[in-house]
Amino acid sequence: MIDFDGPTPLYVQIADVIEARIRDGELLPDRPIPSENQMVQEFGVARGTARKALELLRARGLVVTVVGRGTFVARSAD
Amino acid sequence: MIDFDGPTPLYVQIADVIEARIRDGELLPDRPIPSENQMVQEFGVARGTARKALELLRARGLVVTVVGRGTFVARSAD
DNA sequence: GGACATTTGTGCGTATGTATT
DNA sequence: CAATACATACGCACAAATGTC
Repeated sequence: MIDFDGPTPLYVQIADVIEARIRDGELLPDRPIPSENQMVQEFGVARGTARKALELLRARGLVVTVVGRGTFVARSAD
Repeated sequence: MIDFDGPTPLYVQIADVIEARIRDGELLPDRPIPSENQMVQEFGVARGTARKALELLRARGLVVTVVGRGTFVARSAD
């Protein structure tokens, strides 16, 4: 699922995977996406890498992060 | 007691201290070990660091954690 | 039943250091 | 040098489980 040896940064690949899940309706608006720790588990990366993926998803306007609660699919991203 | 400047991670040092107390019989089987907050006080570290020490002790099979109650010396660890 | 304190679980924000490319 | 990635460590906020009163 993730290419550790390819030229594409891991955090970009992870963000693309999450975006695909939102596009596919696998992750729904106002619902939480995988937490940083869950991404660490699922993708086998460091927390900092998972955080960079979230940062990218926020920049794309796909998710909204609430401190102390988690990151959720943006309502505008259906 | 804890070397904040050395190369050994704080959570490893703390786990080692607790393990020594178990080995010495200072902490007895089925009895609670210091809570996370008590470790924060005693060792002057963040809660996350105390939690990583506990995680290590669980991996070593020395303690067992019960949600809402605390962490106890494993019966098998005398 | 309710209120409260204690303890662990979870999640994110931030900073620093190291290594590799 | 810059970007990527990992590890360590601090902090804050909230939830869940437990126990006591």
